[in-house]
Amino acid sequence: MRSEDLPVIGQLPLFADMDEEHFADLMRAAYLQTFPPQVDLISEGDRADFLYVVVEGCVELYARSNGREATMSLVRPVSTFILAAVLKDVRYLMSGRTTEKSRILLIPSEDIRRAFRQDDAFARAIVVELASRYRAVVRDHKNQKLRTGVERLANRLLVIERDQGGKGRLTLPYDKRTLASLLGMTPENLSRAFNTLKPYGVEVSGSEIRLTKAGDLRGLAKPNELIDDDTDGPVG
Amino acid sequence: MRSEDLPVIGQLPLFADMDEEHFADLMRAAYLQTFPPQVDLISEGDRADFLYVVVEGCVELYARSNGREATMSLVRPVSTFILAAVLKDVRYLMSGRTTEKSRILLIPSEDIRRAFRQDDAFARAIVVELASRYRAVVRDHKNQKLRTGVERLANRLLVIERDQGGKGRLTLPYDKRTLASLLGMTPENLSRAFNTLKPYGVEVSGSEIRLTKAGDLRGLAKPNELIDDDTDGPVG
DNA sequence: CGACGATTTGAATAGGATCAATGGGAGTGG
DNA sequence: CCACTCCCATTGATCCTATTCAAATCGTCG
Repeated sequence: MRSEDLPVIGQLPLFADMDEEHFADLMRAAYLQTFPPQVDLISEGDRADFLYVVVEGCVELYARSNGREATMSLVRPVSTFILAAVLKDVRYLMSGRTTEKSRILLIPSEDIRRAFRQDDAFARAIVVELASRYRAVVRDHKNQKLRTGVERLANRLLVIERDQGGKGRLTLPYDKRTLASLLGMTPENLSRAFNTLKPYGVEVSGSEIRLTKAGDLRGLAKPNELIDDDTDGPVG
Repeated sequence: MRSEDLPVIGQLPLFADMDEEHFADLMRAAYLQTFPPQVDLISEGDRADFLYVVVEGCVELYARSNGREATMSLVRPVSTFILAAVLKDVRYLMSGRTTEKSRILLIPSEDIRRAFRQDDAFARAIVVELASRYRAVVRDHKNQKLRTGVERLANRLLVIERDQGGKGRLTLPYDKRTLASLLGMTPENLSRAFNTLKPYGVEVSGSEIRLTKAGDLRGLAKPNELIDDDTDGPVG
């Protein structure tokens, strides 16, 4: 673990209030590694040996059953994954792989659990992190069950555009294959969804997209802050 | 709050290790109420005023967007719901209503948050509860995305049969309308799914069901402990 | 240039949803 | 005890969304 990364990690809400000694213990036991794209990090059914933190890059969580496979979510910096399995000391429910070159922090689960027992501030920070993950999954679930593929794409485009400055154009932060699985559809379907959105002013060239009729698009998308807004800010 | 209920509540894992004084404070502020079926308890978007505990009966969590509505999960005794929103002091992401006559404990969220700050054992118990809820949602999500409606029904029947003693017969613990939404399908579709399962030895009469070819049914269902098994028991 | 992977397009199919209508069982009132 | 009613469950027909399989196209990189 390179020492220059320590401050970044230590500022994460999950660790920020920890006793320094306990944090140092955790970091001594941890590994920070860089992985190429498409590397399998964990596999569902394995026991939870490590807690993972995505420091840079992107990890896709997915699951299999029968012959089928489904993307569950994409994890972007800075965020943990499979925290629940680590705390309960049970098997992973999901598999995870990098979608791009990524820097990942691995912390042995036994150390996490010890810190959880010893450090009250850490235990409380874990609650906040878990609650956030939980709500993110619920949002995903709502997005998936209450919207069609076209609507999911429209809303996603609006969110990305807003994040990139609201200038009516945006650059997709992942390839279309990954975007498709994030949206819970096949690449073919994504392609068709883009065509469907053309009359709503969505102009695609590669990963550059312009939204020339944001109003129309918003009319179709019907954004909903209880699905799209990740902020969980104070009640307004 | 009737005193005879106190011991039951106090034995819940969530409260069992709390300081007695803190627990007493919580219970003084709480209400235990009985609701008829189909009563709306919470509505998505409302701020989280109470933590709810289903003591008896059943609560359906659902969500709306556009004109659509989707059941997110059914909560059965004894379990909390919307704990994450209460802890983060943000708006509910889901609405909830009773599906049958139910006894529900309501605890003001501010009291929950105070106990969370003051009582370390409670804070840790909350982590376990949250982690369990989280994994339950992930399981639901997998069930939904990796299986067809017929497969979901087949697996559910096998689980219920096992819970009721594995004697090749079972009694549905809810009406078919509720079962349908639990399985993420319409009542019409559930009806057809039962027909599809007839060749696999599923004999339905009302809410009494016999499984005469459990092997065949299991072959179709392909049960998966990472989806169907709620135990989260020790690894191994 | 040539090859390879990613994306797009097309055609056929499956899984569900929706709308409409019918059947059936439990409870109510006569 | 029987008719009536209401609600749930079932059945049928049709529509829509999305998946699958196949093939063409595009783009990039060696």
